[in-house]
Amino acid sequence: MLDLALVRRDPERVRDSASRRGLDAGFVDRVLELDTRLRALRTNVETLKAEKNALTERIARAPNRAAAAEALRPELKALDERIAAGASEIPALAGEIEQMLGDVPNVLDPRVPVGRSEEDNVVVKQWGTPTSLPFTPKPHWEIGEALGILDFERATALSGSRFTVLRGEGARLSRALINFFLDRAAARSYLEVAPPFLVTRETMWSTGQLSKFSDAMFADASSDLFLIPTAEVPLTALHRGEILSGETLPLRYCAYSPCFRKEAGAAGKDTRGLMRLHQFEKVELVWLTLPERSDEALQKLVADSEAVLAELEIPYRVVDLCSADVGFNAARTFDLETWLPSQGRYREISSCSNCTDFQARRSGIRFRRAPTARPEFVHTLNGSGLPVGRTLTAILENFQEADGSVRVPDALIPYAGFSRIGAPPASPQGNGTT
RNA sequence: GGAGAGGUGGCAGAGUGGUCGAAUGCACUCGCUUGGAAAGCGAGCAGACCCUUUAAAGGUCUCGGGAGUUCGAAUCUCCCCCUCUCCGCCA
Repeated sequence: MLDLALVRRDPERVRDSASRRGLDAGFVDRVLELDTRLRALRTNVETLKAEKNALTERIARAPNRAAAAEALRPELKALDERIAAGASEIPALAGEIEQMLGDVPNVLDPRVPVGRSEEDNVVVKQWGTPTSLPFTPKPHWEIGEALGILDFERATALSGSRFTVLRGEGARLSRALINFFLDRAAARSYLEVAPPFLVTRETMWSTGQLSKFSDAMFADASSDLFLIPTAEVPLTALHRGEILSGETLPLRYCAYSPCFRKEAGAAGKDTRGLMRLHQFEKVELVWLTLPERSDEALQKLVADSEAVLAELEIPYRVVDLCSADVGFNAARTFDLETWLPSQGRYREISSCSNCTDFQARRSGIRFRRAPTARPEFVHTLNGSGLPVGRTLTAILENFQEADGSVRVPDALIPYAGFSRIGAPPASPQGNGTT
């Protein structure tokens, strides 16, 4: 949520950010107008209330309270009427402002490149060279199905489209990746958390997942609980409503979780394979920082995410998302994209965002610089470190060999317990089922 | 799911209609004291919003949430949420 004070203080900045995102900035004037009216109303009502409170106190101090109450009754009644009249409009006005403000995305960092689509994202770094294979690379779903480790057909029978079943080494590799990711995060001083995968509407709202633009969530209507679309939600909201002491910052959390997304707006996109499913698994990284440290934290977060990919020897690049592509909560986002040989291009695997005080304001996560200082909002950041399915995709595609087998990256072998999926037929030891 | 108890400031814990945003203790901040510390002493110490150049002063609201009774509600009434104990069920 935007700071209303910011809209008042620097409307131009808010307008500019909205139009860079390709949104109509008309809400700024509307909010300012409503706000002016609201404050005038409130001041008026509060003055009347102060008058009433003074009279009430006079009754309390009177030697004969009943008589005093009786004497002041007409005056009090008149005040009550004026208060009620003035107050009647307040909830609607406040609600309208709240709603408008709640639907406005975060103010972009001035450094975010201006653009109209993901085409305008700026590549800031490339690691490794795109894998070139001496044969025609197969897409990961073909590799996985041929190896018997991915089963889309049975998944569809169980749950419909956009699900998969992992089998054998596929399932084990998935489990290995989760442990690998968590261990690497822990080594970089993230505290591992095992959060709930279902959260309340308030929690979902507090991290900015429930705006009017979002219908991406699976939910249980009878209990009003939502399946998390990412562990960012419970991790960021972990300290909701708290006032932290400044010296505990930064707080760094990581969590494994399944993620559930309707992918309603993605019809026709990535309909095959693991890239876009209704359910996937991920290890998420979250920071709560001092405001002046969040920029630096974003760099570290990206580096933490990168380190895992590099250790897995997967060629990737880092892109600075342009104004049209930065999400609702974020002021600035860097995506990591891995090379997919079958598509001959880089595809998103991780998104690392600085949400500044946007989520913190919605969630009421504050801190004090000193024990007697005023509370301020923290800055929150989140990034994938990493998703299992897309990492598996990158491994299958980049490490595929001509015989259809797939090498396991060295770093993962201790976790997986095997070094290759689908041993070459020439090797008599390999029985393919491990 | 059933029965009972309870939700008050960072924590503990008073407060059952009036000058209570709330005693007291602990914690915390500042000062005094001390060679230094502890103890002791003094002062301060919830949040949001409004007003305000800053500060100060002031105003409104908040004692789980919402609605109500009353001139006046932490205190009374109703609804909801949550926690704890016992029973039932269960991985």
